[in-house]
This record gives sequence, C-alpha cells and structure tokens, in this order.
Amino acid sequence: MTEDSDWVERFPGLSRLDLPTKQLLTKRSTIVRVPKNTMVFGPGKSPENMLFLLDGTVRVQQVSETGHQIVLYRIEAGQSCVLTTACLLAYDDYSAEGIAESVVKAAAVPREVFDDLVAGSKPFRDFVFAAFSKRLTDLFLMIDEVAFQRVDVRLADKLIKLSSGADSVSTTHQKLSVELGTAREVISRQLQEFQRRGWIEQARGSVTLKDRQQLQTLANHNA
Amino acid sequence: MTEDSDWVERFPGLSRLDLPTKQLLTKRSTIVRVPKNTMVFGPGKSPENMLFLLDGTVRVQQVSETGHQIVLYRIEAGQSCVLTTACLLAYDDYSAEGIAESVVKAAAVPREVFDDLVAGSKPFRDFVFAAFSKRLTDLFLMIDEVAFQRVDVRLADKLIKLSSGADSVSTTHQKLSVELGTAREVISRQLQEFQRRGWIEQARGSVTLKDRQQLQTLANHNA
DNA sequence: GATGTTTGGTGACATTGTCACTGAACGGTG
DNA sequence: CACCGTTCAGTGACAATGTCACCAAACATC
Repeated sequence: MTEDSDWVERFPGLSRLDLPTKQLLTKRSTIVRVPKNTMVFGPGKSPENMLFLLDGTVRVQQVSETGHQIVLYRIEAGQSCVLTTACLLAYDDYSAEGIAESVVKAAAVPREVFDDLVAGSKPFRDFVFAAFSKRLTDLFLMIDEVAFQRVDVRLADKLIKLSSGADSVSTTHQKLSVELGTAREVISRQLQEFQRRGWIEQARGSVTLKDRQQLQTLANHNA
Repeated sequence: MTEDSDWVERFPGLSRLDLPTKQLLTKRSTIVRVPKNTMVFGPGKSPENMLFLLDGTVRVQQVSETGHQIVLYRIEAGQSCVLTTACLLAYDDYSAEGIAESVVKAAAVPREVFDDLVAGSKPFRDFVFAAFSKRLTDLFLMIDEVAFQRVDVRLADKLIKLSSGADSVSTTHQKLSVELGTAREVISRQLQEFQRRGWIEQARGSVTLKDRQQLQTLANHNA
C-alpha cells in the first residue's frame, strides 16, 4: 500500500490534474476509514463531504415504500460518491442508502473545495461529468434489464459478477433477491434449476460455481 | 409569447445568474426550432450543442436489445438536455434516443460556452447539478416502480399524468405499453378492466377518463 | 369497393410474484 | 449435551404478468 497522501495519483480520472489542483485536493481532504456495514449516507444522514473511494466498495440500494429492496449500483475504489451525495442532498424525499460492503478507506473533500475545483479545473470538471454520465447510462441499462430481462439470465450474470473470478460466492438467497429486485422464492427456484443442471453447488450461505461457461452463455442471452 | 432574446429570464433556474453571465448565454446561443417527431439525439446523432427547452417536450426512450421499448423520462420547457447530451456523448454504446413530441423551440448553447459557464458561474453550476440530481432521483424512483409496482397502479398513474387535466388522452395501447415498458396485451386487459369498472371509456386511439378520482386512488396505492 | 395498415381483442401457456407454511442449519446458553 | 431462538432455504397453491399466435374491426389509400 502506498502513502495515503498521494491518493490523487491513484485515481485514473484525476491524474491529469495540474499540480496546484492536486495539491489543493490533497491538502484540503482528510482520509477517513469506515467500518464494514456502516451506512455511509442515507435517509437522515446527508454527508458533509464528497467521498473519493480509495479502498473497498459502497453498495447503494433502495428501500421501496412497499418494503422491497433493490441494489442500484456499487461505488468501487477509484470512483467517487459525488453524484449520489449531491443527488441525495438536493432531494430529501429519497430512499436510497449507501452501505460500506467492506472496510472502506476514502478521501473526504468538503463541498466548498469540491465547488472550487469544478470551477477552476477543466480536467476535474471532465472527471465529474464523466462519472455522472457513466452513472446515468448504467441506470438506463439497469432499467432495461429490470423491465425486460428474464430472471435466470440476470441471476447467472449476477453470480458471475459477484464471484469476481472466485470459485464461490458467499451470499444468501435473500441477498441475491435484493440484488435483482425479486423475491427470495424466485431465487431459490432458479438456483435449484442451475444446480439440477450441474452449473452450481449450494450450501447454506454460499453458491459454488461449477460451470462458469454455461452460466456465462446464459448471461449473454441478450436477445 | 415574449421575445426569444430574453429566454434566460424564463428559466426558473437561471434567473439568479448575474448580468454578464446572462448576456453571455443570450449572445452565444441560437434559437432553434425542431419539427414534431424529430429525433433530437440518438444512436449516431450526437448533438453539437446543449439544448435549453423553451417550448414543447422531448421524450427520452430506450430501445432494448430484445426489441422492447420503454420511455425513460421527458424533458419539458424550462429544462435542459444537458445531462442526457453529455451522457450520450461520453458513452456511444447507449441505446437511448430523444424525440420531439411536439414542435420544440430551444436555445442551443455550444459546448465550449457551456463549459465556460460551469467554470465561471456558481448559480449556473447549481442549476446543472440540480438538474443532474433531479434526473438521478427520478430514475431511482422509476427503477423502483418498474421492479415493484403493479401494472394497474402504474397505468392509472400514467393515464392521469398524460391527461394533464384534460378529459381524454390521445394514445394507443401500443404507446401506453412503451410508457410502462410492458406488453400491449397487458395494457389492453387492464384498460378493459378499468372500462368495466366505469373509470374510462375507450375509442380507437384514445382513452377518456370518466372517474379520475378512482384512478387517482388506485395510482396512490403505494403500499 | 378493393387493399393494406393500424389498432385492438382473445385464448393458451410460460414466467414471475405472493402467501402461508415447513423444516433444517446455525449460534448461543445453561 | 439439550434447549431455544434466529436465520436460511424448500414447497405448493395461486395471482399477476409476459409471450405467442392468431383474429377482426377501423382506418387510409387508391
């Protein structure tokens, strides 16, 4: 692990900044550590600062008025909470919350500093707008998936993504149902079918991928 | 209709700008008119300019790889295409398109001018970020609806919204199905049920609202 | 009137969501 | 270890929605 003081260099989108801007960011930010399963932001918890994630991931999910839950997206290391933060600050009738999925290390930048940077640095503007754009297009894709994609296809895709190349995924049927915005029973049935086909093995609280190729083929069934 | 040259004043979010900024916007923008049913932006059609809508509405919808369609949102007079534009410029694998639903009059602002404004004017930054935030929260709500809300509730809501207070809505079952991202047959069945209850009357290409109160009650069924 | 297109209706069936349960697996505790 | 409460998963019946293959009426055009 490198020094935290040069965190700006580790952001692909921020490396283009000119030196004074980098120094401003470094000087005016503080490194914070957030324990696992902490709510980073959420109803009644508007953060004072914009976070730039150095380590760990933040899961952004929504609790519907009907009590249902769905995972909207994740903020990974190298990305910032800016848009989510800004968004939630502006409209307090939101229902989304951000939860640290692991220990999270982040650089906290005060809002005034953020505003100054947007005003003063074109590369920083580009970074912010690129992040916004990516988030919007991702949400477009997500709407498309939720509305039109079959559950088995989405589940296969999610299993592969969550595995990150590992052999097994530590999760429950309940958690998987929240990932896809469906019901636990649906996940149970689909996983049974996958198991029947020999694509996975199940244990309490974990799914082992036995045939990643077949899962991938199903996940690619876009048409 | 007032003079087009003072369009900035007619934007609630832009009225706070200082005089030089307003003058810059006015001077460096051109008023454009777009015929009904024109594609304002879309695959292979990245606009050169940021549009600020003075009149009319732009419908933003998505064509899925499966051939399904869904309306994402509308840009009304007083709002700007900025985010959609920026978003689609950045990621060309998008599938969203913007279509003028009526004759649209808009102020076109070149990208460089837009960037200068963001850099130089705090009120303008606030306008832009507020627009982004609103869009994101709206998309969050939409995901929630698509994933968890019943079709009858969503249809009742959509009929009321599309009516804009008028007695009837000129649309087809097919178009309504795209609004909700469902199938035409589903719309046909739901409308039949509404008609059976005396809430609406149907004619080819139009739906007449007979009992707005009942529809509203159903639409409010959030839990 | 003949023809083609758009719009809407219908039945059969597949998929997904909901509800009310059941029991197994796990983590305590005495 | 036995006991107990909690979490996790399985099941069947049924409702809601999506898909498919049609059909028929309304409309536009010639």
